[in-house]
Amino acid sequence: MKNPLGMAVLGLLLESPLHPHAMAATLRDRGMDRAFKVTTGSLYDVVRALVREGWIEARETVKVGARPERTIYGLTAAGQEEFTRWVDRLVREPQAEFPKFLSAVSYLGALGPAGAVEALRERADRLRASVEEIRRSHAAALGEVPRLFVIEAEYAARMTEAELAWVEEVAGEIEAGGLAWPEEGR
Amino acid sequence: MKNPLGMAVLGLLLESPLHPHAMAATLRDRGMDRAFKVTTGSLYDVVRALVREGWIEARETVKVGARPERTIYGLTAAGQEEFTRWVDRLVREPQAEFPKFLSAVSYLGALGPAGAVEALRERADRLRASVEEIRRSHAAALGEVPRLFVIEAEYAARMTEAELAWVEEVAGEIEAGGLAWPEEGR
DNA sequence: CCTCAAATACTCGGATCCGAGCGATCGGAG
DNA sequence: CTCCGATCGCTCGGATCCGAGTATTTGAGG
Repeated sequence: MKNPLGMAVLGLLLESPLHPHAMAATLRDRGMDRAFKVTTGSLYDVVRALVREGWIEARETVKVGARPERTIYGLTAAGQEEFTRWVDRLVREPQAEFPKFLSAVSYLGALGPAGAVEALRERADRLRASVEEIRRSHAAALGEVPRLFVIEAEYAARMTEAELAWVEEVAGEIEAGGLAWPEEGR
Repeated sequence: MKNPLGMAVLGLLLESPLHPHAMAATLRDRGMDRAFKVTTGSLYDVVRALVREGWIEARETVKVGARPERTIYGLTAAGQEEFTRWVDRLVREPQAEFPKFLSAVSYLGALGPAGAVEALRERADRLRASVEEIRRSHAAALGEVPRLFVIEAEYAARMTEAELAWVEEVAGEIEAGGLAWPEEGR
């Protein structure tokens, strides 16, 4: 069980038992799908895995009309503990991650000076838009819930801004000739 | 073909044809395994996928001693084009990514004020170490190759520093009571 | 009252990921 | 010359991921 979506599920069930579809719906409508990749397929796999580990359990299966049955899952005691341990571990220990942009930057040379500047500038535009979007929805959310519950937006905004600053700086440096372009692509 | 490792392979083959094991070795020894997740299993899958797409092709299979055959792959013309397009796209278009820390921060509340501060401080320590490590190896590399070829380390360092700053700031705010802890975990 | 888009709720199978092996061979210590 | 650990080079299969598809139901608009 590595998938953080599992953590999200535990977190939700802490409040009240739910069936998978409701989990997805809640997650999305709280905007948590910006922090967790929630796809239906994975969700059902994750739920099955959580059951296997004994962290959640089926509470009842209801049938409303002629729709497929809904199986409602609730947290076990072990699941509650696991949730806290999980959050704690992910906060404490930085994981080696491999953002795609990091990979791309490793081969920035391939674009040539002009191409690199152009691509970087376009990224910068998109990042700017993205920061604004984050700020906007964060501000909106602050009307509804305590700041602690939407603190991740502040983190996302900060990180995006940091990237934006770096991208603009490098684009500038290339244009100014401050970042030399060797002949041979490595 | 989504895996950035595919891009790394194309990038390597731009220099000279190689067999998979040599690709992994080269990648690791240039320290590119900090930007690409290189695991043997995936590598062979990725190579197969690149062949399927017609971006690389088997050039020859050599047998040295009684060891397993080595199949040497080289870039096709299509592969060269694809490489540039790939880098360009990843630079231009920010991808929605889901760093584990972002997920964890979404549930920071679960740790309680004291627990959160403690965990954040530990993360801060590790991040500091990580920045130093990046800087150190970047400085070392600068003796060997042009700056453009190790620019990704500058990006990594900046992003790690940004995270570090945020983590310390939030820990400080919690301690100072500037970030309220509602009763009920959401 | 009818239609059609949206929401409800999940399944399925192909694609991908990736660590644990496996069977060599090489290099150096004794 | 012989043993052993490191390196070479790859395969395999289980786990996971996830989008597309399925089948129903509700609700708003005409």
